[in-house]
Amino acid sequence: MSNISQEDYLTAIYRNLDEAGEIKPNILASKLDISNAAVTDMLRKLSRDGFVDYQKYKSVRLTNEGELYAKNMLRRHRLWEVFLNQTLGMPWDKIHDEAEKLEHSSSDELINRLEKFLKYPSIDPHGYPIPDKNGKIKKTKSVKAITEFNINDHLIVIRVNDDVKNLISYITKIGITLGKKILIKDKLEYDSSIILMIGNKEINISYKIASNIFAEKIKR
Amino acid sequence: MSNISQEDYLTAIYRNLDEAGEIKPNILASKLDISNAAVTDMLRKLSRDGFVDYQKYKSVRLTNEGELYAKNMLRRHRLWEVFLNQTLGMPWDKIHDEAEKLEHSSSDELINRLEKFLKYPSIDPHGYPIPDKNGKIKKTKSVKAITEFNINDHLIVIRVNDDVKNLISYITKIGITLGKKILIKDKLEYDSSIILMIGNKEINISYKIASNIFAEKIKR
DNA sequence: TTTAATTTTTAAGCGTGCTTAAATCTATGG
DNA sequence: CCATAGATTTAAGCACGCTTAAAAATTAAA
Ligand SMILES: [Mn+2]
Ligand SMILES: [Mn+2]
Ligand SMILES: [Mn+2]
Ligand SMILES: [Mn+2]
Repeated sequence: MSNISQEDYLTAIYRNLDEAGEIKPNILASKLDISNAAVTDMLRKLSRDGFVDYQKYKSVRLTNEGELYAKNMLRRHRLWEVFLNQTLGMPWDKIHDEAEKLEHSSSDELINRLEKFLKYPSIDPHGYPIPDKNGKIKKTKSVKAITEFNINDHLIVIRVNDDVKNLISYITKIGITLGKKILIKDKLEYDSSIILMIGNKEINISYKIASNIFAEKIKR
Repeated sequence: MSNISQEDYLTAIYRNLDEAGEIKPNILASKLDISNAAVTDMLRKLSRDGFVDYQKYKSVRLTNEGELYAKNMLRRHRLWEVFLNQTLGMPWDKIHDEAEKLEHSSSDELINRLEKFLKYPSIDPHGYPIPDKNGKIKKTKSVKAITEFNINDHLIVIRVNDDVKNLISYITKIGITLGKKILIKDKLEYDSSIILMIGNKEINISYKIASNIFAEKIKR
């Protein structure tokens, strides 16, 4: 394919499929931050090229080929993130944007060599699993957004959505990283925000932010 | 700038300036393998953006800004080549095409970190010098194309042009690498080709190829 | 079920980077 | 110095990926 935009569309589609494995052009447009009209346009091209199943006014699904392509893009993206963070020491809130470009500029051979050099990591620096060269993704711990836990639950942060502008910079500032232990102190009714104990600090985060931080319950 | 084509134009211009520091649109078109018309078009844009000095029907020169930009692109390109070859073990005849893409997808910060990781290499795997972050290029040994030496000269290969399609694959096949010692056995009049001793083999290479292999004379 | 709101598509337009064909300029050599 | 070959530019056109505005289809609400 060799096309930056198309590749980003496929990844965005894959990452935002609903429970039925579909996505509305609508959603896609807002995730990609472009107009609905542009999405319609591109969907016709992606359909023509066999990457999506698409009919006017209907939701979109990926074909097998489209899904494989999307997973390969995630593989490239996440391996680059590991490299940038682990090998080059670039901070975890800067690597996503960088990988967003590199993912389109690397052959499979390069990626396979990179994977070997990195010793076959299974997750990226934000906690997302890295597909293998056949598109297979290791089963991961079942995590839930921290909005779904209860008051007084002790949690350990397992994953953070890397796809939301400035989110990672923000949560870094309030002291959250992967593996951090936090406590749900309170859940406010009127705006659905959540009060967390992080270290010895109480911090109020919005529902929106909380829904992009994924964790696991721990004993204490 | 953030533009693949424009970046490749600047690099191509820089690499092919004549003794007067200029280049004809003509030459540029053939180096980039596109039409003269396309070059005219782009020169207007590069001029508008302050990267080249250009007037209709005249040769082109780089502005200071254009030259700096071009050298930064070479820096990116060559550091990636070192990484690909040295760190990932990718063969030296495959790294150029790969770097040709990566060079457009990496921030200065990434490149600076990469340079540090690679321990500040001074030449790339084809023998070209790597500009530092200020665009400064270390003086290199004065090399000449092997067409310029004489019969019975013993040479050591210092640099190979990485910009000629398939050249490196070819010379690899006949046993030439950086540091290889070769002997000029004969120079044929009628087609200007050159007969080399490489190891214990006699090999005839065309003038065209010979003019892209650079070497230094050695005692024996 | 009829209307209103929302989503989606169509239409027209724009910048980029390329093409080929035609026009025009420049350099050269007789 | 003038004809002509070669280099360069102009013109028209195309695919891409986006935009805004308008039209059409779908969905939700009353
Ligand atoms: Mn990411
Ligand atoms: Mn991307
Ligand atoms: Mn190269
Ligand atoms: Mn390039």
